[in-house]
Amino acid sequence: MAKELKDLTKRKDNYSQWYNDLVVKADLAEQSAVRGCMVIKPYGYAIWEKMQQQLDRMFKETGVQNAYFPLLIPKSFLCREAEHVEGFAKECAVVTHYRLKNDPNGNGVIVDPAARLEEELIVRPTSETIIWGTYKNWIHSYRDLPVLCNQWANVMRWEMRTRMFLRTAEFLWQEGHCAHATAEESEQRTVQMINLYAKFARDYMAMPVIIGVKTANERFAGALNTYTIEAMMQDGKALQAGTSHNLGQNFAKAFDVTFVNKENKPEYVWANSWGVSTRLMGALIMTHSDDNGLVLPPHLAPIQVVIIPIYKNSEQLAEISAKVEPIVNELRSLGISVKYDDAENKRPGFKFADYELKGVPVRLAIGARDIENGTIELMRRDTLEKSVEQLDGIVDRVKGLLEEIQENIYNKALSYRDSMITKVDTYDEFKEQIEKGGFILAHWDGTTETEERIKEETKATIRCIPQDGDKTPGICMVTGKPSAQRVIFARSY
RNA sequence: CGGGGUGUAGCACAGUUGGCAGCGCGCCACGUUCGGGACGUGGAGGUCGGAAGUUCGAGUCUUCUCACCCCGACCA
Repeated sequence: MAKELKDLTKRKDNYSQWYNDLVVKADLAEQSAVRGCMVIKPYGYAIWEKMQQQLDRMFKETGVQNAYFPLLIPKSFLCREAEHVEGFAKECAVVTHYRLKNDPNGNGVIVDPAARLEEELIVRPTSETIIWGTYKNWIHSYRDLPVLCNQWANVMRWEMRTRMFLRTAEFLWQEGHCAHATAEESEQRTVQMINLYAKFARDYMAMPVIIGVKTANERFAGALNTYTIEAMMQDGKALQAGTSHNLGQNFAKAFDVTFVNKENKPEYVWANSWGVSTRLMGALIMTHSDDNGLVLPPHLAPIQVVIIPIYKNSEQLAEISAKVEPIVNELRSLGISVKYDDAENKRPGFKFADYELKGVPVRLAIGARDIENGTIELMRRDTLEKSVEQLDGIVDRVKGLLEEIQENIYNKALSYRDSMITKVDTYDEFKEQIEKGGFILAHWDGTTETEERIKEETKATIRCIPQDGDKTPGICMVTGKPSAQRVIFARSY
């Protein structure tokens, strides 16, 4: 590995390349031989699992249960909701046959033309259609409502251009699909879930986000309203990190899902759906990483503390291991995940660099010198500060430090994000500012035409109409027409 | 699908005017090391993306083709 590797992680002049190298070198994932797909390696998947656990717990606290629906969706299902099919048709993988056979010309196997499916099946790009096709059978009376389901699944969208974690042809995600008796209740749930995502981003990913509403142009295909959380990456580009859609009665109408209400009258069900994906992994990487590699928030780090022994021979190692064992046990009893890396085939310096690259929040190193003095060396990944600590009380010190790091990297990301927000009043100013990256707060007349024009001329899109903050009306920077409030523009992933 | 680029050892690359296939990292063995990515000695590893052509001779020249990467259009 050596220094070449470190140099690779420093190529921020080409951020895409830097990001790619980091993903690969930190052992998170690699490009797959399958077009547009990636292999998530054990270390990367461990982080995803931590995210899943926390999200799952938070979902269940709101009454949501997990379920699973089929991977394949009959083509006719997808077509039921007009806007929905229009939005996804361009990027669907389609199953047309169910059998292969030996090539009569002797070149391996070919698709058996006799095994053509009567109705093609679509590999799900999202599951609204198959789920609402199913909910029809589940819901008959107001007593059956609400139905609150989530599924952890893979989906496929045949994207023209892919990037590891941020946009892959196949990706892992969670999609929640709720059915409610009233519009109010469904709207409430939609908002509740976007707030839940924002809380998850803040408390676990240490990533500040802006909550807002998507414009008609950017909203989910088939939704009345889409809520979003938008994050700011270190290269000044925005990233949509999670969405929650109020689907109104669109899908209920398309799949004829009705219930009998308390007044004994039939009514269409009110729906919402919400999701976050492995894209969050990309967000995590691009929010915190520095020139030494990943920086993981302690609340999501698969290894929170790594302990590295420094020794010259096996007697010394045995002595160190004996000292370390109670510390490991004590940390683990507090629910802290610890790795004691006594592997003999790697030298300490290599291990130091390697765990930094992997973003482990706290490193402890202990050698003969420490044994003599009753000390241990402690390093925190976020600031790279080293200190020599007394062995007594090290467990409490580490426990406290993990929380401190979690808070510190959030604050760091927050002040960076805030430094990237600019208010702009004229279109000329806007064009100049957009080149520097970041979020721009500007007035917009609310029309799709103006939005499209700005996009065409500057490549910036409206990330959202922010929920919090300044609501002062003004005039559109492009057309001079009235604007209800400033909206957030950015170039995005 | 447009524009640009790259294909040579596991990885990253060099290869001049067409003339024996190379360096670094990694890997294997042994030894010395071990408090910030160790060093020495020895060793293994190749259909130069593929096909055709020019030539006494092609990694190098020509044509075709395939794959991947970057920048756009599409999107979470």
